[in-house]
Amino acid sequence: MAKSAITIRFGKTLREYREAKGYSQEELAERADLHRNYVGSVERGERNLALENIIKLAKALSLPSRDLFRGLP
Amino acid sequence: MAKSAITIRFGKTLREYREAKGYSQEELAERADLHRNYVGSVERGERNLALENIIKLAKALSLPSRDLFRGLP
DNA sequence: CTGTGACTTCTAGTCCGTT
DNA sequence: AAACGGACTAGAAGTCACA
Repeated sequence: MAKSAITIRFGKTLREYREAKGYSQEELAERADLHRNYVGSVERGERNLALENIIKLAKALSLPSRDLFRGLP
Repeated sequence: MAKSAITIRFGKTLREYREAKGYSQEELAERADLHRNYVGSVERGERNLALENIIKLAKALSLPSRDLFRGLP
């Protein structure tokens, strides 16, 4: 578990956008071609996820990836 | 070597910002507390780097991390 | 539908050296 | 100063059963 202020902040932002779009974790995971549990653990700030998956998630939410960095240094 | 359109685009942006600040790869690496060779391979688009290191690099360049996502989906 | 612990596989990331 | 190779260790990726 790689929790940190940064992964937690990122996870919260991701969750906000997902809920704003009305997706379940499962739906988002499917759209991003990632595993349901993986998306869940990202939202909980437990994963220090890498660039490609950040882009996948942004695409799945129809967002520019920059938007997921709101609130981060 | 994990080259992809995304890692290449990210690497180019990073290089542009680094050069604009007048840092060498070595200086940037030191400021970001990362290895010199690692920063080089990121700039060449060979690394699918993770969130924490994206933030470290942004901080080292005195940039908001969002700026490193210019040109990415 | 989501959270959690545990697990295996794969790669991120470090460090030596040379070009 | 930067690119590149080999070898290594830490940690990300991805999946499962069950709560």
